Amino acid sequence: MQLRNHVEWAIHCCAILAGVPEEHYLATRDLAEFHGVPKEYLSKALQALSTAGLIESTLGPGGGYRLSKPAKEITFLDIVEAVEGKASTFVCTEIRRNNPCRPKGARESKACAVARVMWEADDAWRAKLRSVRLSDLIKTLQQDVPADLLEKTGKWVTLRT
Amino acid sequence: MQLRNHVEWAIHCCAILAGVPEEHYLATRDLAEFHGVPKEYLSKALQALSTAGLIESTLGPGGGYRLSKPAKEITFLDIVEAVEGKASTFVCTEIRRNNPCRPKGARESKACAVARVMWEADDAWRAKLRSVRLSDLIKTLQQDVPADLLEKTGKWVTLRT
DNA sequence: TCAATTAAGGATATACAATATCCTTAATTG
DNA sequence: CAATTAAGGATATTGTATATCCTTAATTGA
Ligand code: SF4
Ligand code: SF4
Repeated sequence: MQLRNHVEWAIHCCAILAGVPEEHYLATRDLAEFHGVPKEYLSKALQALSTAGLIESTLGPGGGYRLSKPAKEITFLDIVEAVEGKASTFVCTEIRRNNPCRPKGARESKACAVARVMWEADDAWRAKLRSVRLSDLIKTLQQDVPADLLEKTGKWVTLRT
Repeated sequence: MQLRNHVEWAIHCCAILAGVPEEHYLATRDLAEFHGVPKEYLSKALQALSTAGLIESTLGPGGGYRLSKPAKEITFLDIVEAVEGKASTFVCTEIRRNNPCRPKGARESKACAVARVMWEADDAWRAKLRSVRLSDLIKTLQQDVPADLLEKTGKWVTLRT
């Protein structure tokens, strides 16, 4: 079980978009070039973020994307669920219903014990993702990434907005 | 992103095997019939559990599988990792290396901030799975499942060991 | 010893999802 | 009006999950 690489792309794109000046936009072309990924395919991930209301777009020259709310109000979970969906990683196919000893047509009183545990684990994963905000990532990057690279990157982005 | 159904099958099979009398075995055929899943395919999941050392097998008539240690010493994580592998759900493809502002060939001092967050979430998921033992599941089932069905099922299993 | 049984595991087929590209449409800009 | 851009439909390609089949070797009981 592996997350799609859209997740990595989407998080990076949000991090870059967080550095776009107010009232400006950054185009898919530039995000794709920056990350070295295919523009048309990255576009699908950006559309998902847009549909989820995390980023917003405008058309025409100078158009592109920007965050639609402050980085503090966007969590990792928002981004992950935008591109991976909200469905649980564990899907119960109710194989317990096949138990040959069970009277046919019997209703289950509640979700199976197995599924409950798996769903709790899924919740723990989401809770962790929900606890980290895009603004936290930006802070970490400002500590981790060398100052000169950070500055150059900022300029690269500004040049294209 | 979805877990394979081998996970559900494997957990159920372990739960059934926990009810197999000492020194007895239950064959793949019976486990497949009980759960209503294809025998040959279920066999792959059981082989994974066997390779992981959670269950053990013997050949010949009366052969099959049994737990290779007490249910108290088997966690959900053991089972999930046996069939899904231990690799993280998030794979970092290091797209940060493509940053056009970055000097080529530069070494990264540490794992990217994005990957660290995603890995922590993955760890939270695994920690939850590690905290639940097969013996806990058995206890829950004994409360959830009606007594008569539990008894019938126990007999069904015993008959075939 | 022999025939039946069983797990292990290789080979292969099928179905579906992830990845990737292409193209059309409509909105926006200058 | 011409250029630019996101949205999104259509489709191709690749890879993984699902599923089946078959061979081998170990074990059992007759
Ligand atoms: S145990 Fe839970 S998950 Fe597995 S089949 Fe029964 S109900 Fe579905
Ligand atoms: S952010 Fe982390 S995960 Fe994403 S590319 Fe950079 S290193 Fe890889």
